[in-house]
Amino acid sequence: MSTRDRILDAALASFGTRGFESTSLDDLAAELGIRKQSILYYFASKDVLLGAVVDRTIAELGGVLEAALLRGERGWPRIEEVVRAVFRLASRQPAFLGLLREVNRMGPDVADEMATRMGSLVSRAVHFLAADMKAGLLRQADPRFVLFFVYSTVVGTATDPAARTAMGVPGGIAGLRQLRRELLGFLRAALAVK
Amino acid sequence: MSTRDRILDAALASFGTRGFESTSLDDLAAELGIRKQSILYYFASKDVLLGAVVDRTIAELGGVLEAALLRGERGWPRIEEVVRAVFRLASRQPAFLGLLREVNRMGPDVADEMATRMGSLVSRAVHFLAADMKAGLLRQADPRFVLFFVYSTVVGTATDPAARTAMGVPGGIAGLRQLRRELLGFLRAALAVK
DNA sequence: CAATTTACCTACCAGTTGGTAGAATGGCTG
DNA sequence: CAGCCATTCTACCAACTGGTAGGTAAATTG
Repeated sequence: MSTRDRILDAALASFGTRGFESTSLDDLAAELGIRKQSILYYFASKDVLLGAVVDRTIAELGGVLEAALLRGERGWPRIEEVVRAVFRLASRQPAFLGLLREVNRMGPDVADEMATRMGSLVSRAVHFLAADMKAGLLRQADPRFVLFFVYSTVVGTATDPAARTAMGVPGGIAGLRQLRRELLGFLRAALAVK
Repeated sequence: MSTRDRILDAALASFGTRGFESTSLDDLAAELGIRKQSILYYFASKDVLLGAVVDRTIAELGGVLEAALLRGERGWPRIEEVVRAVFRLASRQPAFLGLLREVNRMGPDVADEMATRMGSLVSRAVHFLAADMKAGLLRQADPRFVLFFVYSTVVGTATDPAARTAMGVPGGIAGLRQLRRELLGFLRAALAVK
C-alpha cells in the first residue's frame, strides 16, 4: 500500500472521528511512523489533504449508493438495499459517515462543493422516491424531506455512540445486527402506506 | 446579565457550532469584549468551562423534556409534545443540540457523565414508550431502539444544515415550519400501529 | 555514468494555544 | 479612613500549530 494511500486512510479515520481541526499533522504522521513533512510532500497543505479525503469519500460513497439504488427493486426493497449498503460501509469504516457530519463544521464552501458533488445522486434518489410514492408503494410525502429524514436517522445512529450508550442500546457485533434490524423496521413503518 | 452567564452563553454557542477544540478562549473573550484571563477567573480551565456548559445544557434540556413528557397524553400526543419542545429549543438556540453531538468527540468520560445525567430521563421515556406499546397505542418494538431512532432523526435534522441544503430542503422560518410538519408525519408513521 | 526525480528527512519559524503571576481598580464594610 | 474582597486587567510562558527551507539517499532516466 502506497504511503499516499496510507495517509489518506489515516486522515479519513482521524478527520471523521476526532474532527479536522482537532487532528494535527504531527499526530497523523506519528501514527503512520513518518514525519509531518512527508505528509506535506504528498499534500501541499492540510486543506488540500482534507479536499483529497472528502473527494475520495464522496466518490466511494456515491459508488456504493448508486450500486444499491440500481440493485434493489422498486419500493421498500430498494430503500432497504441502500440502508444495508450504508450499514456495511459504516461498520467497515466508522469514520466514513463521521466525515459527512464534519462538513457542517467547515466553511460553507466545502458544504457547497459536497452538495454539488452529491447533486445527481440526490436528485436520482428523490425521483425514485417520488415515483414509488406515486405508484402507491410508499407513503405520500415530500420526497426531499423523506430522504433527509432517512439520511438523518441512519447517519445519526451510526455517528452518535454517546447517545447510543446513554439510551441503553447494546453494542458489539450482535448489537449491530439488532440495531440494523430495528432500524429497518423503524424506517419501513415510517415509509409504508398506512 | 452577569459576566459569568454571558461567558456560558457564548461558550455554548461556540462549542455547539464550531466545536470545543476549535474554540479558543481568546476568540471567546474577544467576542464578549473582555480578556481571556477574565474567563479563567470564573472557570479555572477550558475543561471546567466545558463542564459548566454541559451541566447547564443538560439541566435545561432535562427540564424542557420532563415538562413535555408530563404535559402530553399517552401515546402519540406525548411524543409529539416532546418533539415540538425540542424543536422550540433548537430554533431558539441552535447550538443546543450541536453540543449534544459534540460529546461524541470528547473523551468517553464526558459521554459517561452525560449518560448518567440523562439516565433517569431516559429510563422514564423508555417506560412511557413500553407502556404505550403494551397498550396498543404505538407500534411494538424495542423501546430503547425507538427512542434512539427518534432522537437521531430529530437531532440529525436539526444539526446537519449541510445535508439539508444538499437535499434541497428549504430553509428559513417557513421552511422550518414545513420541516416540523413533515418530521412529525414521518415519526408518527414510524410509531403508528400498522 | 551523469542528471534528474522521487521520497523522505532535519532544522527551523511565526503565530496561536491554554494557563500562570501579579498588579490595578473599585465597591463594601469595619 | 483603612482594609478587604471581587473583578478585570497587563505581561508572560511553554507547548504546539501548520508551513518553509533545504538537505540526502535511492531510484529512474537520458
